[in-house]
Amino acid sequence: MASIDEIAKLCNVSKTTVSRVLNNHPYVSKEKREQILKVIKELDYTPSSLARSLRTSKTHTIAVSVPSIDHPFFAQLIKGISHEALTYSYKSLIFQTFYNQAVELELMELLRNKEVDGIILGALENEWELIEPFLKYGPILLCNEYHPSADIPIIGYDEFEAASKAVSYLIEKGHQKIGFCYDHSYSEAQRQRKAGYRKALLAHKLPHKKEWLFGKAFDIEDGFRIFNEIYKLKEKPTALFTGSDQVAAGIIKKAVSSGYKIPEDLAVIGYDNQLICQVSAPAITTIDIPIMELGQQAARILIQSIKQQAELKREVVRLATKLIIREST
Amino acid sequence: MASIDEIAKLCNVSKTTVSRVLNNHPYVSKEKREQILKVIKELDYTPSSLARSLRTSKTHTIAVSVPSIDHPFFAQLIKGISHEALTYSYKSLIFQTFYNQAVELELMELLRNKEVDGIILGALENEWELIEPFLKYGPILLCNEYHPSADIPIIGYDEFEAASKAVSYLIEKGHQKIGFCYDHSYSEAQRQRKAGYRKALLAHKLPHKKEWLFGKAFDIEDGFRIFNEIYKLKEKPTALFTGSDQVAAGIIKKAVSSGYKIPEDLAVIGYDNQLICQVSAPAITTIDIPIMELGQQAARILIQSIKQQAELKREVVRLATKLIIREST
DNA sequence: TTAATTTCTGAAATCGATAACATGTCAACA
DNA sequence: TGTTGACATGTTATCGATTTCAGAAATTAA
Repeated sequence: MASIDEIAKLCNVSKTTVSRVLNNHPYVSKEKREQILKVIKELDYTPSSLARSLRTSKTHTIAVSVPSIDHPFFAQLIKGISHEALTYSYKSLIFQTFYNQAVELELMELLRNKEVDGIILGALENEWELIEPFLKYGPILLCNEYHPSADIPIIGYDEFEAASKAVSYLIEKGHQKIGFCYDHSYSEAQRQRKAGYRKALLAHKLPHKKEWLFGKAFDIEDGFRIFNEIYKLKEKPTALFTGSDQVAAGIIKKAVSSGYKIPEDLAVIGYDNQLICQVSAPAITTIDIPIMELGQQAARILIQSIKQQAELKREVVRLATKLIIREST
Repeated sequence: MASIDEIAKLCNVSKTTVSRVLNNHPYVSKEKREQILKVIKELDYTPSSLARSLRTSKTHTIAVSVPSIDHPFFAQLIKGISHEALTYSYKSLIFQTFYNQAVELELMELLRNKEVDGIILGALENEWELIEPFLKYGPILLCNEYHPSADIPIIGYDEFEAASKAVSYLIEKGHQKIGFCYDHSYSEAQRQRKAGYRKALLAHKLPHKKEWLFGKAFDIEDGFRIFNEIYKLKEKPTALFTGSDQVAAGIIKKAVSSGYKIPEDLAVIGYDNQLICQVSAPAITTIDIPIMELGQQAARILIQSIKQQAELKREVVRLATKLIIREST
């Protein structure tokens, strides 16, 4: 590859002048500018961004961490981020932590080492106290994660409102015995969701029984298991807010093959509005989360702060969710 | 961030010596080595990989291009690649082309500019002739794509065998009227698949009718449409090889709600063994593709060639697929 | 004891760019 | 006519590492 020196030599100018042309600085005579541009084009020269980054300590790259790309939610989140970043001519480096704390810290090193200009955390593996010191090396923000005190932007959606909206809808439909599925992460998100569920029940003075709470609800298999648990209950819920499309799909599949009629015998609401909602028979009522927008907002805020060299402050953005009504309720 | 000079100064040695320690060179006295290591640890110093890359023109990064991450197949492929790369301490830069040729060429520029050490193309947007010139800047390989003459490794699976296996199974089950769905890309993959379908039919002297070929088969909606087309046919196929789980799911969904019994009235085989096969009711018989292995092999071959600075030669790897039998056949 | 190696160390060049600073024109203006 | 400022260009330092080369010290061989 040609370097800036070669271009300079060929044009009989100093590399400073070439650099000026490259960066659209004023004070370069028309003739030289044109000649230099011509030679650049002829040699198909492109400046080394490695050298540039080293000198300017700007990389035009943001890093995004997710547990694993292999999950439709995160895949879409990344799509939103990358797409938005691209419109600002920023590259995005995708980092899968595979739920590994050490990998997340490696990512932080990239920031310290100026290999990326900023970081979007799509998940938080380590304690915030371990992440926080890296803030002095560049902007970090949380997307789809929450922390009660971290002094950075937090882009998410209103889990509380989403959950209470879903449960209220079930109540409107006449249900009085409503169950709830949750995973076992002690995340703020889970707490909010549960609080929303509670609030809706309380508002209508409905009971919430311990037996109607189902833990470890992640995937389809969990759905199978949970249906079996329900099946054995003496007093069964007539409706379920599952907090996951996959769990909902599993429950429905098993219920149907056990002779249940959905939604007559059991109404089920998912979460995320993933593809499988449409495939499931009956199709699943769910909460639609504006995932792409989530990613786009996060990317936009981060990149803007990078460009303006403005420090990021705490700022909690909550995008609106939507209840998508289908056949399972 | 501390730099190598600071470490050198603190230890009263030249940075050359520090560099030697960093790179495990011999000929550094025990005392100095230990002292330097101690100071490095105290300052929590890590060398700038930007500077390193600039000097050595090695980045320890491979780039992966896919059309969009937002597709379970590619998401898994990337997972396989990234995971394998990680075991070699290589980073992977994921590049979504969004089906855009220019973006793919930008990726090639990264190789020319020595921002990455090699490239895995998970899709091919441009003509090979446009890509080929970049081979002189570093190794490139094709994964899940095929080109009849490109002189690089091609990691894929045997589409021909997979298709003929699927169709043969339908024949074994007694079907004589078997349809086929395809998308409209004129890719080698599609050709192979169709050829496999044909071969199985011919081997059993079964007819293949034009009316049983259904084009533009990508997603669930296409499945809906295709079922409608089938429904209108005078002579209907009794089985379908769809070439896509999503299409299969769409067809099944529509068929069931139209009163069809699956597989009695219509047997359906998907392709990819995605999650939705299990959610669909009935669950979908499909072809399982070792996606993770595909990615792992690709990463391994690429990284090894980078490490050994060996040029890559044409080499067509075809991993085995598996027929997963479920309820839809 | 001298010559030849091996071990250890550092100065300076290099990778490819940008930034700071210096200098030289040339026109406008008092 | 001398001063000022806009324009145009180049020299040198710098980012943070590795590499080349050269020389000194210690060890071994003759």
